[in-house]
Amino acid sequence: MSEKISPAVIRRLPKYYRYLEDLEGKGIDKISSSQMSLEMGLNASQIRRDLNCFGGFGQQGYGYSVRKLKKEIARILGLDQRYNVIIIGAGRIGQALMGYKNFMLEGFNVVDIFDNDPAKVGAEVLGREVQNISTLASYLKDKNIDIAIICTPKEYAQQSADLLVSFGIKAIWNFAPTDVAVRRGVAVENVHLSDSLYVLSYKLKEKIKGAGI
Amino acid sequence: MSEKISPAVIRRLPKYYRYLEDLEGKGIDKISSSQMSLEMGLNASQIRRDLNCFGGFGQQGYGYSVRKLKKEIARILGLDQRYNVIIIGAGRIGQALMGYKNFMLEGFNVVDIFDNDPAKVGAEVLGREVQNISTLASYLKDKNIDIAIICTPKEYAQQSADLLVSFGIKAIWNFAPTDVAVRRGVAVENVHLSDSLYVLSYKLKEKIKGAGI
DNA sequence: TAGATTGTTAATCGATTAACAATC
DNA sequence: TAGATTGTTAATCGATTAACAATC
Repeated sequence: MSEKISPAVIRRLPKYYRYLEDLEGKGIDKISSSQMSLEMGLNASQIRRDLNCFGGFGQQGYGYSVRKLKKEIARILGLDQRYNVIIIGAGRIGQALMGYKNFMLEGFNVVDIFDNDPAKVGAEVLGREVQNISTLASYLKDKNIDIAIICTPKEYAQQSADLLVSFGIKAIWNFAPTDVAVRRGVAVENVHLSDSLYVLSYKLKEKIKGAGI
Repeated sequence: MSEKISPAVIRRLPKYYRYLEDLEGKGIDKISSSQMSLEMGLNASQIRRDLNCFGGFGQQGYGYSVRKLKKEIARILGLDQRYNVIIIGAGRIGQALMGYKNFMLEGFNVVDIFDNDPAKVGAEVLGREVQNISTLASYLKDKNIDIAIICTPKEYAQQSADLLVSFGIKAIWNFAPTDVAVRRGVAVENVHLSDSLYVLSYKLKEKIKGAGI
């Protein structure tokens, strides 16, 4: 349905979702945009506008039902489904993500981890045997995998992506410190850790400079 | 300097930096905004505008010197310095970051890792003994630490941040799946992994929907 | 000089915020 | 009903893109 939601709004949805989860955890079942504004540090107008992108489920004079709102956002983000996930690259990051319980809880089920390094293939990572990347084609034919996480060194990132896409993967979560190009119709989301660290470094410099004045 | 650089520009700088590193690796020493535009998928006007924020070091009729440009961006991001880093939380993510070689290479030197879990304190992580969080105050008085990485469960994130800030830490890289509040004068950069995964989930849904039409 | 490419101004686009009428 | 709060339109702000004059 509907009006084409802007990327800026989409990026805020997880934040709303986290906040609503917290409220639910505290047993709060009603919330107003002004209260959200206070606690989340967003403008109340913006919040109302954001939440209205998917058809108003607030109630004038009352506010929003926490339960309803959270459920709705989950639906929009696709969190009402379960996803099977594989990890490409059994290095530190790959292994850490393999064991990241939160994802499991949220419906992202990491089923297998792959590597091309003979030293790693066959080893156990959290009770799962590292698979040989060369078996990926037949593996993906058999199993129903929704999302692949690329945790390879940057040199292998693009070829991993190409491989995955050629075998029908439609969503890539890329942790390699480089961008990967894919054809339209494939979703990519980058987590460029060092980019984020660089921005922190910049901010730190600015803070220090600011303090000096 | 200067004119107050916009956040949107800052977020693009690491991407320029990565691209210029690649060029340098290939031995290319001259680049034009139109070529960058082609290869990076950004608008050429935007690139020229971005790079001009810090005082033009392009050359009309010629382009930009890769070496000079990269060096300049590094300086702006603060990558011409070295930083001492500690990690709070010796779980999977903390341990993975501890071993992330790239950071070291870029001047971010992870010196110690802390935890509050007696089962973890004293254990070895990559040749470093996990420190007790209760020793943090005296530790920070002795050592010169620039950046702290929060890798705790979300319940501990805010109190960790409070602790760090009260002991003088000026930059926090937050991996906990929650926002932390700090006073002005402290830089925070969030890596909300699940937020990113949720956005991927959304994009995937959109792609599938798009394909259906 | 002629050709190329930057630096910069002006135009466009999109996102945020303010204001208020609709309505529970 | 009166008070509160949403939904929505209008105003503002910021970011992107186009265009072109400056200049190497």
